[in-house]
Amino acid sequence: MARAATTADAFNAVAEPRRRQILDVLAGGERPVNDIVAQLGLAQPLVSKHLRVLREVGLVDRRDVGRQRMYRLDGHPLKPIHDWVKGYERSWSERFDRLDVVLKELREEEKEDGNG
Amino acid sequence: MARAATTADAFNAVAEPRRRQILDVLAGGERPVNDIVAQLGLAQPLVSKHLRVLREVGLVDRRDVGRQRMYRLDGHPLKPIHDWVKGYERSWSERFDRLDVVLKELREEEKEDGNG
DNA sequence: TTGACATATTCCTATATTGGTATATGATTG
DNA sequence: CAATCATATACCAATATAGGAATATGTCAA
Repeated sequence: MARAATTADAFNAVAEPRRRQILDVLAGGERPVNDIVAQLGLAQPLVSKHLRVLREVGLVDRRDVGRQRMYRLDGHPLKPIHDWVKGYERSWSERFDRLDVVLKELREEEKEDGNG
Repeated sequence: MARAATTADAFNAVAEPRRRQILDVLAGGERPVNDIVAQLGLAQPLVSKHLRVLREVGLVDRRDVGRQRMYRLDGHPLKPIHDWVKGYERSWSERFDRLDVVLKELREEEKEDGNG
């Protein structure tokens, strides 16, 4: 078997840095393809291909305006990524590290209360 | 060019669902390879290969204990994913939708104060 | 209708992948 | 040392990718 398709889900679609850049541009509002091409300095067919992937996973919507194609962000497919990764926050956050310490202290206080 | 290597960064490493499952298991604490094999029901070589990828991006650490290899989670490489995706929270969160409404109302109140 | 503009698609190459099977490496036990 | 357990690696197949170049499609303007 090969690697999962880039269009399999948002995890795979977003693993490509250029596609994240495109979403970052669209976060500023609806944009035609050529705006993205200009902002990222990529070849136009490349941008169109990346947009196709993003569209297939539902991360962007399209709207025709004259001969332009306006793309706009839809972040909903990112939620599963957020939800999954959020569960690991404690493993890098100092805030959570400190929380652990606090919790440990609380547990130890409880123990002392019970025993002494 | 082909797709970026799975070992290129955490984004790519974590795009594979099995690797996320492995991390989920390790979130419960340090585990030897065979525990993961048993929990996920995958072939052992497959698990070893996935662990190698996770180790190359720094998502797991290793420790030898007799003939066992204990793997433990290190979530730090997940932080860039969290940071990036967090910027899009407003695009799916109802909470943020409501916040927008509130902010808009506030702006309008301000306007009225200024004009009236 | 012709030309120009905006975007999408096709064809190509090089590459790396996942999963399977078989085997290698390394540690422990008897 | 031999057998066994735990894990890693090598090899194979099928597959899909990103990017480049050329071209197709579709829309507007004169």
